[in-house]
Amino acid sequence: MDPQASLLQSLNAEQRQAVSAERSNMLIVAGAGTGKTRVLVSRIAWLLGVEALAAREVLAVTFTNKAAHEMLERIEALKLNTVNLKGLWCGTFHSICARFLRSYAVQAGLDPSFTIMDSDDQKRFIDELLKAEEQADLAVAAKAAKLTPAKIGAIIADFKEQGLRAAQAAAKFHSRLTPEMELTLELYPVYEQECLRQSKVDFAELILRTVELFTHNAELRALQQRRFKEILVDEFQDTNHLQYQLLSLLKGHDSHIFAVGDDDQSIYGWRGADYRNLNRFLKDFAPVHLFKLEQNYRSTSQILHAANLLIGCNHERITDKHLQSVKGDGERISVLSFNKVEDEASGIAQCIEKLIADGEAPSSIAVLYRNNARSALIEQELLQRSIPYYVYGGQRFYERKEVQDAISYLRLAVNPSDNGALLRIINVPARGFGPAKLSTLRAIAAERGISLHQALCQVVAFAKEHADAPREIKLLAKKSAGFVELIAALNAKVQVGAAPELLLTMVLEAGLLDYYAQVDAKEKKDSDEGRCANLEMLLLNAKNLSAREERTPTEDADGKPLSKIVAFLSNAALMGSTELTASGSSGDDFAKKVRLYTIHSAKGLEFDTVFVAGFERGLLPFVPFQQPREQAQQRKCLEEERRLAYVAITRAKNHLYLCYAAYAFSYYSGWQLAGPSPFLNDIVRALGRNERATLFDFYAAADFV
DNA sequence: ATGTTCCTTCTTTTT
DNA sequence: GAAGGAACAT
Repeated sequence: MDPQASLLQSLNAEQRQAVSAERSNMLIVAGAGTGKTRVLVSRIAWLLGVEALAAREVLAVTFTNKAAHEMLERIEALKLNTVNLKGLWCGTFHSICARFLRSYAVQAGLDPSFTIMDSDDQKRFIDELLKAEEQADLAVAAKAAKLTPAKIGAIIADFKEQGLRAAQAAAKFHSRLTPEMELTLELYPVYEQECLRQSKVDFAELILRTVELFTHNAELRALQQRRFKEILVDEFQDTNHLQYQLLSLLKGHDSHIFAVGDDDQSIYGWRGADYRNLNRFLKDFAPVHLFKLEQNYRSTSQILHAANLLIGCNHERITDKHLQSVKGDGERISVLSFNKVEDEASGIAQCIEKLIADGEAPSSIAVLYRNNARSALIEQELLQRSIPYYVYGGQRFYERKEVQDAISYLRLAVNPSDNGALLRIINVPARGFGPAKLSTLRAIAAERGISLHQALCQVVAFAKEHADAPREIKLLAKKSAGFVELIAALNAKVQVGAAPELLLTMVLEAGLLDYYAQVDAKEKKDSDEGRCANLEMLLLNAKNLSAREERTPTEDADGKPLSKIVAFLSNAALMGSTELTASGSSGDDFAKKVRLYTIHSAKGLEFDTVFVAGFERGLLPFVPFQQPREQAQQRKCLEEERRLAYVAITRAKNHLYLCYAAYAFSYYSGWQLAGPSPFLNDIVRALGRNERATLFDFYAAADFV
């Protein structure tokens, strides 16, 4: 069969049109479960196979690493044997921008070995800034205003995502600055300056700096515009202004954007995402060919009907869709009411136990919840019944202390001016380098205007040459000599392009593993659960990534391969997820595990059976405590929460359970009356009277278990 | 320099 | 109720 026909044969008419459309700007409005990813993947295959584009002329942007991985895997699985996939760029906005900035660091005004800060690093970084003497007043004021480093970081990220540097933010908001913004603005310039000094880049900066680079550097902009003939964007409704701007910059005269999205699934408004970008796109990039996918392959008609009724209550929808299920009615939706949240957890676990006993595959069962806290009780109940489970994003693997420590060594080796990395590990394992020595070191660094690492090196060198050095200096040198040597040895390996697993091994053997073995012993963790196990996992992960790089090396924008260690560190910072590259999720255990996800992180996934835990008043929609909002904003939030509920419901293929507790407990306000989510009422109200009994089965806990 | 105990502070979602 | 911080003891 010719490639053209084989690509199209498994698609329906509307999908086929989108995949085989002639090249132009396109917007695919793809409702939940309509085969959005399939269309994206097939379109890429079409571009490569039929339109004969080279892989390097295609750019695919996704919203999560998970989605990027899946897309690459599915393209590979199509076995386009005539096509070489090397050079195809597929990744998140952040990872793609990181690549641009590595290639054009100099033009972007960055150190090419910059390190990427995740939100946690950013928090520490700000904390550190506030400790400096010059910032003492600000630190006091911030504390008085209950403005934490985390909040400052969030506000800065907010500014950056609106494309605003410190001066611009001050100018734009001058009349409507909240006290928090005002304080943040005082620190923002210092923050920017210190990031540059330490060669650190936060998440938002990755995108902002790339946008600035291509805005001001016409030559580089033209180069990219010529390179990427087709730019495909997944989850377009989740783009923010800055990302939209980036796309505008990357699109050239002869290239096109293929955007896929669904305004009804926009759930990242709180992060600056604006689904109205769908409309903007239609205007700004006209002429745009509009396609709609309305055949839902995923859910039974009952489930889809409920979802449609719910989303129908939103007034600010911008596309009208009529999703139709290709499946039959299926079972009714079960609404499970429990007395307390604990009962809900055990009820869900019992129900899952029964399903598995009846032969359902554990991996086709998912429990979804609004906030991570809700997973703890359910985990406990599953554990009690020895039902294996997999929590996505509980404690993120790369955020674990021991993992971050190990990575900090590598970061320091690559970028010695990374003070945050140094502070993290200077005394891990314990070297007798406590707060007192640290403040001496800080003073030396500040006085000479150098990084902490440089200061440390100078101290060690000085003590070596001057036997009569002050006692304080000698002591400092003595305690840190080993550390300085280790970093130097690592750095030497980095220079010759050593593999990350080699560097990690050096770090572990230099004492980190022993140290954490002791910690494990003290915490009485068995070898399976402990921190050492995580470090081994990290090592394994590094090996896997290396092997992968061997097969398909990551290239920078000029087509030069990226150093493995840099690729590894970028990956570590950008992969907030527990998804341990491919390895952690592809083991055969994985197939036997029930899935636990927040609703946000379950977007794009589907499961045979879905339990929505906490489909509850106060939680969904989430009612923030004590935060008066303007009415317009409040409605906006409500509609986003409704979309969130819609996303949760539309994850289910065949069986849907909506669960709630009558009472919720918080240590803050005690027992609170909860009860069913108003969204349940939305659906019920919208139903015809004779439909009510056919769509739902209502169970009180007692009947049910 | 490290270990202990008491105190305060918390609520959402993530690259 | 847990986690992180500050004050205090070893």
